[in-house]
Amino acid sequence: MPNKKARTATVAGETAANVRDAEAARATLLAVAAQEFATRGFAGARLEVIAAEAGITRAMIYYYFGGREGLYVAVLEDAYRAIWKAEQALATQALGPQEALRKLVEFRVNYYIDNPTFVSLVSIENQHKARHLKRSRSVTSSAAPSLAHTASILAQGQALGVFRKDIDVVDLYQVIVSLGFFNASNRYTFGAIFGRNALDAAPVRRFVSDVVLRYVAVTPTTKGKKT
Amino acid sequence: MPNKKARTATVAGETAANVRDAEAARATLLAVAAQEFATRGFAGARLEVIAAEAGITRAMIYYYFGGREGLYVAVLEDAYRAIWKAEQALATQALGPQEALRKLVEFRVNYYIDNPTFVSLVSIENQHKARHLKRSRSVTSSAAPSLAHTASILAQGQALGVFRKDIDVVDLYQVIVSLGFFNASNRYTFGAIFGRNALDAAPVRRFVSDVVLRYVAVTPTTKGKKT
DNA sequence: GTCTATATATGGATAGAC
DNA sequence: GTCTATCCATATATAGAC
Repeated sequence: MPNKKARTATVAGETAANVRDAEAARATLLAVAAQEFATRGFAGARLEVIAAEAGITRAMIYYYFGGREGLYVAVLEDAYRAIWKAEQALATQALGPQEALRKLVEFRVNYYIDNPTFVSLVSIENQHKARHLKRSRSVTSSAAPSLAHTASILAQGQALGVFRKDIDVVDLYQVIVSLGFFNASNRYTFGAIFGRNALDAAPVRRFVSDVVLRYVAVTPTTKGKKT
Repeated sequence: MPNKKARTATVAGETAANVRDAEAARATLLAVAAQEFATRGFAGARLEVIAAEAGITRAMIYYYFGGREGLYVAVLEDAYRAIWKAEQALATQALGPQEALRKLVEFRVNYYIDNPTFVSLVSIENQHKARHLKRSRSVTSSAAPSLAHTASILAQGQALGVFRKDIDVVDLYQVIVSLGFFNASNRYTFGAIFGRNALDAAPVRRFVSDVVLRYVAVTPTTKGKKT
């Protein structure tokens, strides 16, 4: 797949180096495509540009992914895989429920700020009513561990009597994602209107954690207080 | 401006009917354009389609708005004007701070659900880093009353001792908008992954109000409890 | 498997008639 | 002020050479 190496390797005959090359080339193509789709949208992305920056020709995109749509779906799947994989690293830490929840919130706030391409791809996919995402078994089936992570923190806090019992885990998940995602996704319009810099992460982490911890707390936490 | 009425009226000679016609035609064009831009994006919108649905020709868009960009900016300005105007209707009600805040939250949750065109336009504008919005004095200068509304509720609650003193009004504003906006803007991907229907507004209004009221409360409110 | 070349389509912007 | 007609640029998708 990469530049001009005339190989005749069949699937059965692939060497380790071949596989590495093919995977690296695929990764490069996906990274370039993610960037281009995120910047110009699904229809606006130029296959020409993607191919050129990945060091291949347009025809290869058709050959490997069948065209624009196949490439775009692969990019989306990759993007979700990445955030969930990053989140799973948090799950191994042994912390009390409040601290675990705070870490989770901070992870989300940071991830969206640090990965504008992911944020744009998700926004774009919503403009297409998640038409492509719905067709991807890979994405819709692999969200479970992410939700389970939040659920386990919630359950732990409830068992210890520090979190309310009447919290729905999907509500909580939505609250965390909403606050984190919006801060990054709408930073330009919100910033233009209210003169805020969403990339200044520390104050955002602070008030978002505050909101979430107070939402679940049985009694008001004093952790988030500024005074 | 509307269909095939050969008029020779100058600006000075405009009759009331002329003005009404011109305004109605402009409103039609803006409504059609808003829909098309929201659906297909800034670059993806076809001027051809907009013109046809508004009952005019492409050339007229150039004549009146100078082209795609001028039309798009007018659409954006109109969209913000509309939400702020709708919000101002709330400001006249005489309520206690908790009830006023709840009404404000519910208004926002409902508005984003009921106005998907607005939500899409804002999302699209963020994908363009608010390039057009920044140039529009009309929008950036008219946000003040909206923020003032939230500020006055906050101040009232603080004066009565029911809201915390250490709440930043822009933080509060951002929390409300984040929760409401995301619910509508990301309903497709979130719904596809977690099987939620964001358009079922009642439960969303409930937990979002709960989150916001607990955020500002000096003591935990029991209003939001389900048990 | 990868490239070059091309057939084909689309739509933006504007000139000019009325 | 409004329409018709046209020029022109851009990109997709694929056929065919190597």
